[in-house]
Amino acid sequence: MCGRYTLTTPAEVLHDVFGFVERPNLPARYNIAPSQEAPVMRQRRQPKGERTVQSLRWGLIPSWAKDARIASSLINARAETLSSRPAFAKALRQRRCAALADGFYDWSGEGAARQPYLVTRRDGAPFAFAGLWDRWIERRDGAATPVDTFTIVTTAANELLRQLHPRMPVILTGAALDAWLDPESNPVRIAAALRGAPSAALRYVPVSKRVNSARVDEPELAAPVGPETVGMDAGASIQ
DNA sequence: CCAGACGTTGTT
DNA sequence: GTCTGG
DNA sequence: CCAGACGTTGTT
DNA sequence: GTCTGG
Repeated sequence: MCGRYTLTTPAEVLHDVFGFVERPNLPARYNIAPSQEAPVMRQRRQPKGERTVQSLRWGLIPSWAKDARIASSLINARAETLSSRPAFAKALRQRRCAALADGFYDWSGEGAARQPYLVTRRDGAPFAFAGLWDRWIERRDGAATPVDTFTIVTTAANELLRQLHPRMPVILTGAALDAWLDPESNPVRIAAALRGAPSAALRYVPVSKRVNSARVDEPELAAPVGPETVGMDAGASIQ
């Protein structure tokens, strides 16, 4: 699945790759955790159809939620059931987004042996997770504040990542990303985008357990550790 | 009809 | 055990 | 995802 | 808001 991820690629590179209109200041992030804000792309309707990037809170709070507590259980959304889940169906039609990323963490094993791994593309290029967003109105002390939140779509893990975990985030690039973000896309094109992720190769390396604490965010988290840092690159593809 | 839920992952 | 915070 | 808290009354 | 259970 996807419960932590990285975004360390310089903002100017992300701007060139994904073509959003802003020139955001994006400090390198090595441990983006649920409940934190992270940069997410959305696309406006025609005629301009501009692609934008803003920081949203990770953990979906549907518009009808009475309070924010549901967010912690809606950090992921299963691709297989999006259209039939009340929390996701309308967002699937009207509020698709994509979270900027260049790596994500998976944990494998039990108890003391539980080990975190960092998954990246072999070519190091950034990518985007398929996501859904919603706007919730927080009412406190008589004030009403809009809060935009997002969730990351997951699917069955590919051959490589099944060694670690049965689920993985949906990674979108190129035409699949364009189709996912296009507000004019019909349900057929949307479904095709989720299946049509490109075959870019991934790799994973074991990393420090310091990543376990969501308060830690430092370059060391992305560095390989331990004796077995080679031989884990099986060349399997995304999805 | 109304009331009440609405989600994911893994089982540490 | 279960929920909240990061 | 993991880590850490988890409660009340009443105020030294 | 929308769906499920009763």
